[in-house]
Amino acid sequence: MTKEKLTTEQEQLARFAKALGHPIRVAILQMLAKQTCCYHGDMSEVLPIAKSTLSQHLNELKEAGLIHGTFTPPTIYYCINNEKWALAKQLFDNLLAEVDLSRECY
Amino acid sequence: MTKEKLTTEQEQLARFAKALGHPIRVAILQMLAKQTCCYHGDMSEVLPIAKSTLSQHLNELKEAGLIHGTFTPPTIYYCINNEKWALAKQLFDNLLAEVDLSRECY
DNA sequence: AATATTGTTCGTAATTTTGCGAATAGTTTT
DNA sequence: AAAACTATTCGCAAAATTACGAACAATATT
Repeated sequence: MTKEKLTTEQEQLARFAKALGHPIRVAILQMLAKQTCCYHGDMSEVLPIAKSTLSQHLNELKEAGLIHGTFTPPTIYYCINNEKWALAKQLFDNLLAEVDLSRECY
Repeated sequence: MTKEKLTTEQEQLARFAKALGHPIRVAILQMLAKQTCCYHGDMSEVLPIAKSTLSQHLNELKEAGLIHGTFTPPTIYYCINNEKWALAKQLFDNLLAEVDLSRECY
């Protein structure tokens, strides 16, 4: 009965995963990854949600650290946070590679 | 103003990410990945949550398709679903590799 | 100074998530 | 048949998520 505390890595990975856990946010990140449509307005025109809802999703991604916005009047230029993105990549890779897909299963 | 519909891939990736979006579920998957503690009871002893809550988290992972349970009386043997895991790996890899980390950002 | 543009915040509502203990269901053992 | 064991489901509550339109702030243009 050794109740183990969760590790910081597990918390961090879950935090990133949670941020990716909505199709709209996946779409946002894909647009930013392609470096197209980096302005709120551009995304607002493409994504099937209200502007205010988009702001909320962008904020989620900001809070998770995956993106940041730069104010270039009159618009805000959103960009992926390379440092955090690299960390996310590493954590996801670690987890996903941990499974030997050739093993037997019951 | 071309409101695009989200793709099935985006929905699927978000579904997987959402399932990974809780530290307890990350811990569960890591245990299953290592193929240790594959029984509910074993996990229950290690993880700092109630048994009933653990069942809920296992169910989330099952609903997302990432794991499945086999009844081997009197316990249930949980295992990662290799097929879905491979799909998740592919989708995450695709997204995470899409960013050129050496590019400039504003 | 008034107007237009951009994006966030506010107010509200419906739904989902997370958590626990108690009760339940299904097996096996006594 | 009764008792023991394992794991899920139920009932409940608190908190978080998702969504929208209206109102607001900040800046640029007329």
